[in-house]
Amino acid sequence: MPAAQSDLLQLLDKKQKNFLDTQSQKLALSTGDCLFEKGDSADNIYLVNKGKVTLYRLMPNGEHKVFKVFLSGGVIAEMAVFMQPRVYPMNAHVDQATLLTCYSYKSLTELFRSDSELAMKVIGFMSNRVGQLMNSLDMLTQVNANQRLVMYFAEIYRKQNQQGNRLVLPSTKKVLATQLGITPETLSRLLNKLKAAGLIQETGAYITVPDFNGLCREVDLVASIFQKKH
Amino acid sequence: MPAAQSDLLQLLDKKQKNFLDTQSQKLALSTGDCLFEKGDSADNIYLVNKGKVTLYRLMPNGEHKVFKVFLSGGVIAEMAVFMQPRVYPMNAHVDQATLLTCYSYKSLTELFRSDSELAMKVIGFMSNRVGQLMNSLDMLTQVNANQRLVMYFAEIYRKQNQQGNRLVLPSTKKVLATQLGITPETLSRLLNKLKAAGLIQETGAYITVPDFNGLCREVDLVASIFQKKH
DNA sequence: ATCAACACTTGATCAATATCAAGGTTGTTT
DNA sequence: AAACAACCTTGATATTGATCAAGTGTTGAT
Repeated sequence: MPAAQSDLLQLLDKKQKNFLDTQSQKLALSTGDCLFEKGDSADNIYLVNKGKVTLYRLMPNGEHKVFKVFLSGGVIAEMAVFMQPRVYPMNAHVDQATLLTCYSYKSLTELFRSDSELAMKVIGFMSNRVGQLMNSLDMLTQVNANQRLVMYFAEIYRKQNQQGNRLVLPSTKKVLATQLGITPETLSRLLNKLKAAGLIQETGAYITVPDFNGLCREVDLVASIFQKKH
Repeated sequence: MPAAQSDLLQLLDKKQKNFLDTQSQKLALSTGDCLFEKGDSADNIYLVNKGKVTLYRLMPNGEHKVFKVFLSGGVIAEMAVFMQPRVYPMNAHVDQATLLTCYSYKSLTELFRSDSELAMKVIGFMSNRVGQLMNSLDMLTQVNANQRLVMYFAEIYRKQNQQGNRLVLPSTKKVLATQLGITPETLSRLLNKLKAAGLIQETGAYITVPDFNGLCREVDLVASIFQKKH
């Protein structure tokens, strides 16, 4: 299958990428550093070369709600730099020693302005992103936690396409829970149900899924079976 | 305050708008007609001149889940025409005699390609839309039905800025409920609570809100007061 | 080595909302 | 007018997931 454009930088051809690289800067951060805060002027897009960056919102009660975790290859703030007002809408901090490439807003717009074909691609890319978000929106309202968990499994399984029906959770379960919009307790219980039903096995951060289709088919059944009350 | 760009067509200047209009077509539909279905090739953006268009998804169980209702002035499918594949992601049908202006994908891209300044504006517009959607996403997970209802009130109150603290529900309560992601029963009960608390009055489709700030402040209080149990 | 912090689990209970069932109201068709 | 269909409401109950509380590793720092 043709690699879907999963980030802005993949829209560029070789020459354009080179141009950007000449204008780019490297940035090294260490554990705990803050990359940017909500409200900061959004002057750069960041490509993660190595390490891990967490994008999150600060909730009124002071909690961090993780929006997304970027690992090597991830592109951060690809939308924020084009928003008006041009500020980051969330906070980003790094959890490990991390190496980033910074591409400036200026160099990007220069590129887009000079090449209308590219600009059209960007417009398409953003429309797609809107479509995805509308789907997510749908999911969060129409789909229960169990289903969301399985969909999450499917997603990262696709990404880290290893042999064996195994996948590895890229973050702690606490973080995973907030990404799924549930509490760690609920996540723990959901995993228990799936394990009890024999649909997955768990060893630390490793999850084995003997039969993905079966899993998808039976999620809801499992949920209901385990609570026969009256 | 400067009118926020709430739709794609507002990014155009006079000349560009005129150009588009020369390429446009009018379309008249009557109650019950289907404007497009999910999967149809997305060849047009539609401006509603008069009437009412409902955008919805067909759920696996056959139910309609209303995504949005467009009234006069609304712009439909402003994202879909730029997506890849270029198909409408939902269904649209009209509930009343409706008059539309159709702007073709072709004429829009022609315009964008010829004016890189406009293309940049479009990119900004779409980024903003992404930001809004991310906020909605947040809301739906962080905010309860009561709060969503009040936010909905605030939104349509702003839109139909009449004198008097009155607003009119633009659709049946059933449709409103699906837009809020709740059942009609729950909506009915929420309205009861707000009425009982004296925060709103209801007469048919008319809602009166004596004190909007008060309403916003007290939503959650109301919710909790009314269920003192033990 | 010990203590503190953190991740994870488990159980009990609670709150929000859905679901099911039954009426009432209204508007439309025959 | 009678019959019907939608919409809306109300009550009883069920389900989902959150919250609170307690306990078990595990890790990391003094």
